[in-house]
Amino acid sequence: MLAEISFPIPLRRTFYYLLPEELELKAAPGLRVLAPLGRRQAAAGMILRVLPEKDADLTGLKELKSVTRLLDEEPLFPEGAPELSAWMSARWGSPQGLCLGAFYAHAPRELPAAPAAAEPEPVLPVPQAPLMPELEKLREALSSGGRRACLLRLSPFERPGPVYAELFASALAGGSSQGLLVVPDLSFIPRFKDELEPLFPGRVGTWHARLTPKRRADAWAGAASGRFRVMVATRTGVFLPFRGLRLAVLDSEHEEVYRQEEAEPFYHAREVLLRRAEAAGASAVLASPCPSIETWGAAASGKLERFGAVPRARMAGPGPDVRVLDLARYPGDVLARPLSDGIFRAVKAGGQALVIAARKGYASRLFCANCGWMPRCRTCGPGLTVLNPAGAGRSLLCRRCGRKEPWPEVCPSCGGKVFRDYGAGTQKAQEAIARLLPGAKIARFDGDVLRGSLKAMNSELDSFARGEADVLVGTRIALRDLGAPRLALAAFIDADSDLSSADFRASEKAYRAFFAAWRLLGPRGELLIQTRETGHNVFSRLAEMDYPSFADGELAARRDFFYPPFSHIVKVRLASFDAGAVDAAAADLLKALSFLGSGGDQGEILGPVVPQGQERRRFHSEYYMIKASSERSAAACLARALALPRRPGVKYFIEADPYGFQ
DNA sequence: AGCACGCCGACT
DNA sequence: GTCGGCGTGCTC
Repeated sequence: MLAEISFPIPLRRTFYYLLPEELELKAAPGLRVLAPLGRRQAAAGMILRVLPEKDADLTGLKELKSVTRLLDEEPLFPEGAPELSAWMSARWGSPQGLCLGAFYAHAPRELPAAPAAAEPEPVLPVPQAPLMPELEKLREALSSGGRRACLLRLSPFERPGPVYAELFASALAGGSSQGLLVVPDLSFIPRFKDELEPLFPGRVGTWHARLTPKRRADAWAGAASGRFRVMVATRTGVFLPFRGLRLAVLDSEHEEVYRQEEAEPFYHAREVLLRRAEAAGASAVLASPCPSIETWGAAASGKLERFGAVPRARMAGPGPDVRVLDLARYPGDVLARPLSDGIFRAVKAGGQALVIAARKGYASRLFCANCGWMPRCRTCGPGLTVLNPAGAGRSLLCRRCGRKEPWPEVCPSCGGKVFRDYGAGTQKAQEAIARLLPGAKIARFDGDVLRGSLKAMNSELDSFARGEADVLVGTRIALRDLGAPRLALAAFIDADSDLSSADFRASEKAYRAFFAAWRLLGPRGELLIQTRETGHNVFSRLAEMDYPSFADGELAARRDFFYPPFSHIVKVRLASFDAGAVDAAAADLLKALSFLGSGGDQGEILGPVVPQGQERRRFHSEYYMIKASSERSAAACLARALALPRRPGVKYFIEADPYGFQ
């Protein structure tokens, strides 16, 4: 007998190995094995299937090696890692081995031979908290035994933690079943853990990428053995092993951090969670006060049951004053006059202000004040982020590739020595506010703080939550329930960089951000938005702050323009110094996709799109957007694009369901 | 991804 | 004369 084995290496292929007689009966799909691979004498892989020799295509094979030994007796993932990884691979295009690797990368090589004996169940307190009637219905649905897939639209004024605690308590009551709560980033974990802890004393585990090796091993093993009843985790938690998963909850399901597109394997934690819950026979709950339009659409079409809709009247109550400031009337200032006045007044009156910039860092672009020349990254092209413009270490940074460039002392184009920047980041905003309010305490929360030391991050957040800081400057990730005791004003410094982008999700994201700020302010206070696009449709609907009707409108627009969830997108970008080679590669692509539009495979291809400002550059880059009518057609397009014979000198960037647009 | 082979620069 | 840089090629 042979075993077809997948290894966690970036190769789109599997390998056949001979099964020694003593392993023939034990070998089964989903079990890990040790086998020689290339020059490695023992690589860990996973069996995808066991098959007789006659069923395998062994043409051109020089040597058939043997499996050394099995690493598991039982599959780590009873719901079937081979099937889940095959689906992931087809859906987002990463090699199946890497998708499988996401599941068992953290597994210890040797698992305890016999699973640890189940510990006695603590008696769960009977849930007592009164829930809104809609939530009560969801709780009943989850405890009724069947598998459900739901959208939970949380009331904007309800704290999610206690709600999730009730759902887990009901769904996991009695047996030894397990739950998973996935949150956007690690700063959310402690609070949710504290809220679940009373219901499952000592049996709430946490999981995120920055656990120390020992804690990581403990958390992984605790999930696998059932010692932890609930795991609170960041997005990689969707790959944790469970012995009896019963309920998986995705908090803030609209968050884009759930999309992994920087490194392989590519995936979207929301979709993996849904698929995995389905395979495991577990219920899934996607929760958000303002769900993604994809999820909203899934609920509208009946793929998800919808719970927790808040009557519109409840939403239309008194809210903060909303003012849209036309930046065209206040050129050159980071803070337009009405905004700086507002912040000044709010803080002088003892209130706190939350200021949202479009990006982290100092500024997004630097240009020569005389001729407009702009430094660019030598490898990537687009403008460079400004770092420490006043300090000794002033320099420029490419956000895409991380390359640092020196500060230009003299403009190479006109010889000018004066440079200006635009696109205010958090640091520049912080500086402007410090000038406005000398002596005020200003905290900062953005991606850099989140990725920096945990201690520093917590001190920034705490200082605002305790009321010590007067102002918090951040990116959109600061739009969360920070517990600001005296919040009187929220402001967006530059709403345009979102609205003017080519991203079809732009207005959804902008509206959600305004909504989040409005929600944080509560019934009083001021919401100020600086923009040059005062005519944009998100502003016309801002006054009502009615997310359901906004989402219905967006969904209708997505239908009209054939965007997700009504289509599935595959983006193919071709880049080369040789324009002819790009043309040839594009012709290959269009030929490979000519099946679209015939039979059941409907779709359309947009492009070539040449990103703005690149028309005359030496390096040619263009992309095609393929919109397919079904997930199946999209997967076929993706597979054909990936299988394209590669032309020398041309770089291919192939993405399914991209979130990043330029 | 590993891991080894291979062919050019600064060291004992 | 060797150690070692990382380019390139292969993995049942």
